[in-house]
Amino acid sequence: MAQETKPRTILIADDEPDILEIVSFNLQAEGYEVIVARNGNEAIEMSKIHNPDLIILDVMMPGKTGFEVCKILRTLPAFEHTVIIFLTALNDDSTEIKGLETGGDDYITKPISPKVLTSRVNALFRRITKETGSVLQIGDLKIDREKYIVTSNNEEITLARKEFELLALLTSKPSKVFLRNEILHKVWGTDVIVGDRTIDVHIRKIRQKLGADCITTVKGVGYKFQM
Amino acid sequence: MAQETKPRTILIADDEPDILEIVSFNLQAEGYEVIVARNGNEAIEMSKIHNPDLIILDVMMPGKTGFEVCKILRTLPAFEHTVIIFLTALNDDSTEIKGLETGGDDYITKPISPKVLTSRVNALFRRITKETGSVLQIGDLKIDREKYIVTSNNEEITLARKEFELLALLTSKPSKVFLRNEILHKVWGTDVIVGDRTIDVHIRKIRQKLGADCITTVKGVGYKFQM
DNA sequence: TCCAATATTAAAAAATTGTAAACAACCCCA
DNA sequence: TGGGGTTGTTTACAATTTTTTAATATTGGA
Repeated sequence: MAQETKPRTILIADDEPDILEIVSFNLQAEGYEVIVARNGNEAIEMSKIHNPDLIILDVMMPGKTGFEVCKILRTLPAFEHTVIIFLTALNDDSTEIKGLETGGDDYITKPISPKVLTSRVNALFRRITKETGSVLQIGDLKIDREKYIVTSNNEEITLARKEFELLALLTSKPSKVFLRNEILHKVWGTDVIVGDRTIDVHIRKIRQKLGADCITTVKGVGYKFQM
Repeated sequence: MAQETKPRTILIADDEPDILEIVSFNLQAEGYEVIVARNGNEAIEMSKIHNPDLIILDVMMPGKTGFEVCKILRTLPAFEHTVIIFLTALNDDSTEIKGLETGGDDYITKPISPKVLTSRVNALFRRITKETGSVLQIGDLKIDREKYIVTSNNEEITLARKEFELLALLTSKPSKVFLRNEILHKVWGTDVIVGDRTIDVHIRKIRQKLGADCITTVKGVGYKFQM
């Protein structure tokens, strides 16, 4: 898993201890923080306490079924957007459809392969991050590609398009030296022809706006970004 | 499916005509616009032309496999966020894991139930539009997509269709910058060709009606909505 | 030290957007 | 059927910003 600020928290609810154990083990190995519940009511309780990013619900559980838990959680604003995966031995289409329509994001039938479950969890998180929009953060600098905003110490810095693209490229791999050629290709495109000094001028503008020492010149090679 | 500005477009690529037909039929019945491709290369081609919201790829196809198509598409910025579902007769874990890790959002094994596929498609769309209902509220602005009504401070504002659709698009992800191209595709459609100033004129009208500072221009890129 | 590579600067060139006005297409209604 | 209004689009131009060029100064390493 890509290393972020906080590990994602996953709640898994199932009444079979074996499943709980093997799934927790695999998800933890993947870097997630795992919380377990043994029945429907406990699942709701633990969700409220721990506010997990993803919930895996066995459908057949004592107390409340996974579907019921899902329905209840979805009425609460805090869990309106939480990812929910159903887990079940019931392998028939109509149940699966019901699960997905109840508000589930995925429906996996037992016997489960822990690796597959993990992959599906990863895929769902990948999707969420894409929707949320990823902000690149380096030191006190934030670069939001989707909103086209750069902030330094929470102060917004206005960059023109080429400036933004250039900065986004350099910051995409901090400390990496980008060759002038590489920069030309990725920011200007392969077909555009501009003079050599053009890059310098843009670098200069970024330095003016962000402070001079964030971009280092590597003479004869290119530029790199460093905080 | 709730009737919004434009129906969602789905591309399905498979070399078996039967599958193409049955899946298209069911997805169309659900209100989606469906485009078909018969092999990997055609899938890429059609994707570039039609810019679908979701792509269903058979894994085993002549020309390029679904995995290869996915990999290629994911390198293009336009398809970085597009939802991709794999469809395959290969029912083994390692292939499924590979599919999900290649950048797929879901992996469904044949024989498929059209209803299940539809449910999974719906579930994925539900996930990517985290909109709570047909009424969107941002600040003191309310946008009712079903009734085509916009109110600001409880005063109704009359917008023409295109104006409304444009505003609905921009407000669907507040602060996100929508590229001019993206706006053209989603509001005017892929086949319509209109001049460059058309968007500006509509933006201007919305600004006149809502107040000038709700839509920000990002020069060289596009527009974004902000309260 | 010398020289090629880079920095700086100002000004020219290019690109992008805002605006007003005009026009065609459409709809509604008497 | 024929106004009167609305809507969507285009055109032309002004205003503005961005990007590039070109000319000159400065730098850092062989």
